[in-house]
Amino acid sequence: MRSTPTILHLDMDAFFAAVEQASKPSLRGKPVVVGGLGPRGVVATASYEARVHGVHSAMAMAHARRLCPNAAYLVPRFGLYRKVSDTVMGLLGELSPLVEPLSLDEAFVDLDAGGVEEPPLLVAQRLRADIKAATGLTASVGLAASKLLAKIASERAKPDGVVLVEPGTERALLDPLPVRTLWGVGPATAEHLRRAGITTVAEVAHAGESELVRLLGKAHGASLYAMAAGLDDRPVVADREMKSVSVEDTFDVDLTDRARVRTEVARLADRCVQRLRGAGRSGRTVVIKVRRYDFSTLTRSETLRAPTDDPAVVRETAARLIEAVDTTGGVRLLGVGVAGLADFTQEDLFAQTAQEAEKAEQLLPAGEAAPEPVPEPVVARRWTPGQDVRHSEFGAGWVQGSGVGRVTVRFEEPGSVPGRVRTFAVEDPELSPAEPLPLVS
DNA sequence: TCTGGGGTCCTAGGACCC
DNA sequence: TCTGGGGTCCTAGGACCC
Repeated sequence: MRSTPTILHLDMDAFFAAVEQASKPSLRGKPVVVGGLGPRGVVATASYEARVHGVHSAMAMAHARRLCPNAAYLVPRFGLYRKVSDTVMGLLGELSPLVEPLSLDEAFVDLDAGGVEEPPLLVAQRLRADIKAATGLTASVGLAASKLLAKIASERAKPDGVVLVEPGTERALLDPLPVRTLWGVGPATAEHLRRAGITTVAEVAHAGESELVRLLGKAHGASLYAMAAGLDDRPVVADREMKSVSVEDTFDVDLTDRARVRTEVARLADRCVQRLRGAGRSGRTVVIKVRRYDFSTLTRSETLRAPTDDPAVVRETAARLIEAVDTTGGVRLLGVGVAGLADFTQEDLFAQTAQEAEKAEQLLPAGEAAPEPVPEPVVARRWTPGQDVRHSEFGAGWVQGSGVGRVTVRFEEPGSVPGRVRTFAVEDPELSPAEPLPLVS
């Protein structure tokens, strides 16, 4: 472990909700909850104003509505979040070539690798100011000599702050923390440890490595002990390779019709391949996932002889796999993934072509064309809460709510004062979907 | 009105090979 | 025809993270 606090962990504050508040002036200072709005939705992010009422990530949306009925409930706009994230990651890239994103709103930076001469605290404060200027959003930063401590520090810095862990103070910081603070300790491991009488980081360190390995297994036990002992020299790794691609859907109502299950699997396979191809990758292992009515979940997989990015191959493999799964009682979720990713090389292409020819002979009567992509169902034009729109007379706004043939729009934009609300017929031709406006002009 | 969606890593057993 | 030992690949499941 290094002797200076040059690992930086950045965490945007309540990211999705903060982006929504930045783009919708009327929501600033108000509770905002972003997540799935269907009957089985969960909270992705709650603004601090909503957290006061007990709303938090991963909570059932229905529960959140009971706790905080007056919040604005919005559907995520990932395209916009990705744009803002790119801006933030770009600023991190100016500090060092070693930037390791963990998600859209979180990243590690190795300041040592950037040759930054200034004190880390100064760097962090300037970074936060730059992020604020470029995006209008606040971020919290942790600085420490290891990834674990830097992440703990940024958590303590929230919201809108910086915490630097002085070298030499690591033990005093770690010792009293609950085991759940440690990376890799979730509900199951915490319960396991609790039964062994271990609830704090100090107790983990005191238990010793062999005891932890006995309790939790080789890899988990050893890494947990190392972290608790303050031994964390994991490097900041930029450009991690993607290892799998998957898509899944939870249905508002459990699927009971076998034919419907088949068409959904085909649709998911197509979506998965689209993403795979978008990333310029191919893969050898096709995986399907089924969550049943009782939440029991299973996966089935098949490894092909060569990597593929052919929609027909993935669709047929997934179809074969789902045939072997009993779905009586109802299906809550279906998923299709491709793992064992490879870059597409010339060699792979030859192997794949041969395999496809073989498959095609097996599965298709001679002369029959390959199947068409499964079409997405035609959905009536529907307005979703939070969606950006433009009205030919009133300009830019966003959908506040919709129902019984009406849609309510608030007309405001990132730089404006809080706007007024107007209601239209759902089919009003003056109203059209629009692209999100930049948060900072 | 319980429990999303996209990932990573680890374990364990069986097949298969030497 | 008393049974070995190790390595790798594949499959399935589970814990965890954001």
